[in-house]
This record gives sequence, structure tokens and C-alpha cells, in this order.
Amino acid sequence: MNKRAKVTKAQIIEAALNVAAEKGAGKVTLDEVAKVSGFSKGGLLYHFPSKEALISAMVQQLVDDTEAGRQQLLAQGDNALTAMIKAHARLSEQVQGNTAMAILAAAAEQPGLLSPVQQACQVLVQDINAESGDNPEAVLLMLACDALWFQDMLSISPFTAQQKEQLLQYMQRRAKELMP
Amino acid sequence: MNKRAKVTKAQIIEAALNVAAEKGAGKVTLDEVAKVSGFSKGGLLYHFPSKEALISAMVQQLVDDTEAGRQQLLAQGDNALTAMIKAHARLSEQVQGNTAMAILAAAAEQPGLLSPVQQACQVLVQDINAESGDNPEAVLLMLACDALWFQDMLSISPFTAQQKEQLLQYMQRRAKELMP
DNA sequence: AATAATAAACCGTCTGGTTGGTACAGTAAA
DNA sequence: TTTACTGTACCAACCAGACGGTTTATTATT
Repeated sequence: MNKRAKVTKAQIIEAALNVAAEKGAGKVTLDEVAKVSGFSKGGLLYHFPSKEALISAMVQQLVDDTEAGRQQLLAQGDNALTAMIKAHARLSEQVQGNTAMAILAAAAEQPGLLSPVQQACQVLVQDINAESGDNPEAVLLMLACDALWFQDMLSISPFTAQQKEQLLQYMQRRAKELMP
Repeated sequence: MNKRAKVTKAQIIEAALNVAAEKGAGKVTLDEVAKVSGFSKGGLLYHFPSKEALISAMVQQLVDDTEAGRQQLLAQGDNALTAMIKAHARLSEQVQGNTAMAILAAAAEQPGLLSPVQQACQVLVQDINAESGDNPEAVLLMLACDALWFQDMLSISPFTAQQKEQLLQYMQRRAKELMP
């Protein structure tokens, strides 16, 4: 059934994300994902005809989740910058640490699987540029936010949780100033 | 001999970086590095007792190179922020694109190999905070610069080369303003 | 409603290939 | 003679994917 298949696919992706988060990006193997998800390897390959397809789906889901969260914040009245900052902060907390690192590292094996991420970035830049009147300060804020996220992703953040919190608050204040 | 060994090690690391840049992070195998470097697999393992040791050396070299470039700029009279921005820009051009992505992705397989990177980041933040009088704007600029580098690394930059150039120029102007 | 037919979802094993690493005998240089 | 390798042969583990078979759900037929 269509619905059942969707649920199964989601479960497999979730399992893959867990494997990546817990064992590291290099350990995302079909066998391991099968074991964790509870489905068989054959079942995996029925839904995702190749490992690449699975990783691609993982990336897509991350992008979709982030974008959905951002849209929700926009609908609540936040400006593009603020929404982005909040969405990223939320994502950083979501699964403590390295879920996304895993995806990116896995995707790095097959360059090109990150193109959905790039597209999402482009949309973001356009939104922010449009709303800020091409103010480079706004783009800088966006980039700084990205960097915090990248650092968390790779567990190389030079900041304490407290410092990061202060930074994010400062950024949100700044975001309100910049957006008319 | 010590000198000869050093040269050989450097050649092996360079070969490994090339493999990573050309074939992707996941394809950095001992056999491939041996083939590209011109040394035998036995030779590799003589100098780097494990793959982990090799990757660790790759990361360390990247960090050292970047830090050396930054120190050079500092010695020439640039302030900490400007030096950092220039050093990153240089690094982005250096090997067109994905050398560093490869290192990071490879390192992601063995979490913890990135700790030299984290340490380097901490030093950077301290330098910039000290020199700017803990101005959060300076940290923001640094983060934005980081983000540009991360984006290049993963080939997900939403900017054209021209746009990035303009951004970097804007950032350098801003850096001069912020630094007394 | 019972049954048969068909398709979708899923299982578990097998295979061919790759990988990191070992062992070791031998060669060349310093 | 020690250091720096070469080259080969080898191994155990791992891995992606193929494959044939089995169960479950849906549809068609009687």
C-alpha cells in the first residue's frame, strides 16, 4: 500500500539518521540500517534501490524539515532573518549534535547529493535579500548563523553553550534592526 | 633518514589530499594513495601505521598551513580579522574546491580527528576578541567568513564568484572599521 | 462471501569485490 | 648497519547489491 510504504520509508530514513548520529557517518551501511530499522536488507533495497538513493532521501528530509520549520515561523510573523536564525537554532538542539554531520559526510562520498541543500541556501539568500533591500549586513548575519550550524555539525565549535546562546540573542536583536 | 622521511611523509600527504580532491572523500583508500603517491603500500604503512594516522596528518597539515598564512599576514601588519579573512580567501582558491571537504568528510568517519581544527578556531576567537575588545560584530564577521569557507568546502555556495568577491571586500572594509 | 489472481512489501542468503592491515623477504641508500 | 623503503602474498572483515522466495494486501471473479 502507498501509505504503508511511506511509513516504512520514513522508518528506514529515521533509522539511517540514528545510525549516522550514533556510529558516525562512515558507518552508515545497508546492513546496519537494516538491523536498526528492524527491516531486512532486501526490504531496504526494495524502497531505496541503492545506498545512494537512501542517503539522498536522508538529505532531502533534513532540508524539508528545516524549510518547513522556517515557513512556519514566517507564517507566525517573523521576518526572513529571524525565522532562519530560530530554525537553525532549533535544528541544532533537535538531535544532540551530529545527525546532520553524518548526512553531510555521507553525502560527501557522492558529491552532488548536496544539491538540495544548495538550492535551499539560494532560496534563503533571495528571501533575505528581497526583504532587507540587498543589505549586505543581512547576508552576513545569515552566514554567521550558517557557520554556527556548521560548527555544531562537525563538533568543532569554539564556543560554550552559554556563549552561543548570547551570540544567537545578539543576532536576533540585530536581525530585527535590519529588517524594516 | 629523518629528512628523507619528512619529505616522503609530505609527499604521501599531498597524494592523499589529491586523491580526496579528485575522487571524493570516500575514496581515500590506502591502495589509492599508494598508487598516486608512487610509493608502495608497505611504504605508506611504514610512515603512517594506520589510515587514521594518515588522515590525522592531513588535517594537521591543513590547519598548520592556514595558521602559517594567517601569522604571515599578521606579521605584515594586518589586524586579526583582516588576516583571517584573507587567509580563508586564499585557502578557498588554493586547490579549487574540495580538498578540504575531503579532509573533513574523511575525518568525520573518525570523530575526534577534527580536534586540531577546533583548537585553531578557539585561538582565532581569542585573538579577535582580544583585539576587538569583545565586540560581537567582530565575531559575527569571523563566523560569516567561516561560513563562506564551509560552503565552498561542500560545494553548496549559493553565491556566484562575483558575489562572493563583493562580500569579501565588504567584509574587509568592515573589519578595518571594527578594529581600532 | 468465498475464492482465486495479482501485485506490493518484505525476507534472508549468497556473491563478488574492496578494504585496512599484517608478514616478511629483499633492495637501496646514508 | 640502520633507516627507508619495495613487492608480494595474504587475511579477516565488511559491504553493496542481486536473487529467489515468502508473506501481506488488494482486486477480480464467481
